[in-house]
Amino acid sequence: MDSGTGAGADGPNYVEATQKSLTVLRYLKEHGPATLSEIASGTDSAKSTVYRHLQTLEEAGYLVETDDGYRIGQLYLDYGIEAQRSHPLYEVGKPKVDALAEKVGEKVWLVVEENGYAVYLYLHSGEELYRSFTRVGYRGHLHAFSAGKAILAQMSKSEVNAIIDRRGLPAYTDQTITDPKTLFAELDRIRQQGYALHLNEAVDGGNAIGVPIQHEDGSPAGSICVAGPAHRLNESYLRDELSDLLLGTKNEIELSMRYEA
Amino acid sequence: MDSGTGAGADGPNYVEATQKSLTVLRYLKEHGPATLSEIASGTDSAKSTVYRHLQTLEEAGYLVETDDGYRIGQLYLDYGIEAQRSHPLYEVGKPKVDALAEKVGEKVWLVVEENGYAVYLYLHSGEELYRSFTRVGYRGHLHAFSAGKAILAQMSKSEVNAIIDRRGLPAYTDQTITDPKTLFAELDRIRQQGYALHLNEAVDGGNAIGVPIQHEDGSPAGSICVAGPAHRLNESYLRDELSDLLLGTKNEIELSMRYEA
DNA sequence: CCCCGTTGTTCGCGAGAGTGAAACTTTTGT
DNA sequence: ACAAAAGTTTCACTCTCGCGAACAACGGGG
Repeated sequence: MDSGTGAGADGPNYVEATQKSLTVLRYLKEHGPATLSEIASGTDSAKSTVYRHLQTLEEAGYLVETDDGYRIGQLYLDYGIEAQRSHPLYEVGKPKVDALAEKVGEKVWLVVEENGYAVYLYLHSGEELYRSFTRVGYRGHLHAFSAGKAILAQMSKSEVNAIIDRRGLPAYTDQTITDPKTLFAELDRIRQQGYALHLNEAVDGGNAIGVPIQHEDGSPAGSICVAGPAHRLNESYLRDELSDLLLGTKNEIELSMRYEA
Repeated sequence: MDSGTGAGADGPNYVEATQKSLTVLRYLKEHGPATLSEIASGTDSAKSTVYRHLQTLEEAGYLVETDDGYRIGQLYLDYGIEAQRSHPLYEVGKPKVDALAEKVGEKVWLVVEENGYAVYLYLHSGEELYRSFTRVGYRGHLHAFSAGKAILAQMSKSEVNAIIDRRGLPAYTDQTITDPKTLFAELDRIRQQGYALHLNEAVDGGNAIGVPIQHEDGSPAGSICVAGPAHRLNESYLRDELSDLLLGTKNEIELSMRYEA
């Protein structure tokens, strides 16, 4: 799912020992529980080296040793929920997202940009059961989903280019935009109509609509997004009905950001 | 809230650079957004040192630079939700906890032990609004709450002593057991009656009841816990009504663990 | 019951990475 | 426009980190 840069950037401005520890943690997150030997061969490091990293990380709570090897620790959940709750958009956006989800009865997402990725910060499920492949905390490329494109549309061309350089434009499905020129045209369209659509691009065949949330100066704060199965969220329903509701919620959130802070 | 060991254990088996990175991250989690200079003075390190750690951690997604300084990144949420969902008890315990919460209309928790702490893995809120100071991902000492005591009660004396040595017995309120002897007597009582009570010990003046969940071999897998305001969850209601319901759920979960794995 | 293959832990050494002080640059506030 | 503070880069020294090898602890099979 990642571009596969491996261990991370090097140079004199990075701490390699830390990078090695984080590589171990990422290996465990992606592969599930693993033994010392597995991790050592999976990360191309000496057993003794991995051993010391594991000791350090366990002592700090970042991982746990169980019957079937080492696993990611619930300390991440502690830090993660803290990060979620203390995000500037969360407190302001959550009640509005909840209200919108109750009204439309579909999944509504609150999405922000971080490290060049779209991060799904919060979800209200609404009534309908709809199994999306996304979940809270999910990180994906900005260009591949409506919520991310809504965020990109608020950025300057150079900012978008910086993100393309950093994260690339990988294809999630055969509908994904993988060409910068096409992407910029799409972002123009989004700016004009005020919302981003996502039709059959997702791996699960669902549709979605995303609307940007902006700071007072026009810089992107995030986006809200309604997602669901294509048969219920067809294009005309998205364009004619949902877009107005989302734009209303967008305005409410932007007002709250200004006067409740 | 922590015993305050600071940076972590040292010795030849630990990676100090990693510990320094994790110290920076913990500082940010506990103090909220902070600038380079603040972090440097707050962690007793040179600015240039902290600088390189921050670069490394940001590049890896563990933190983000914003207007008001560096903050914990939502990558923690990604890893944390993953850790939660993939925990052995989560998949099995969640549906049963949900069912119990619907029935009793109170908050029901799923709690596990990790690194010598009680970790609140999952919550179903039930109907009633009750603002507990706990939240998903919270880590606290095992001896200070009913859920944790229910877990301790399933451990051998030496295991309990090991945890006392590691984490101590700090007082959360004036009702907290801070003496090993008293604690072991309490654990005996819990083993006899099958559940742990928590009356007015918590900082928020709430009551709670915790019931252990055990593996087939008797070792502790975690516990379930109902918590709420003391006026609704008085002692006789906990003992006479809730305890049976909880013990029923406990059995369901233990059965699922055996035959659905 | 012992042997052997594997996994986990300890040891010792050399390279080079991490550290902090200080110089330098940029930003902020007045 | 200036001063003060924050952030970034440079540099030399030291000690950590990483590796390989040796050692110990299992565990399964003959």
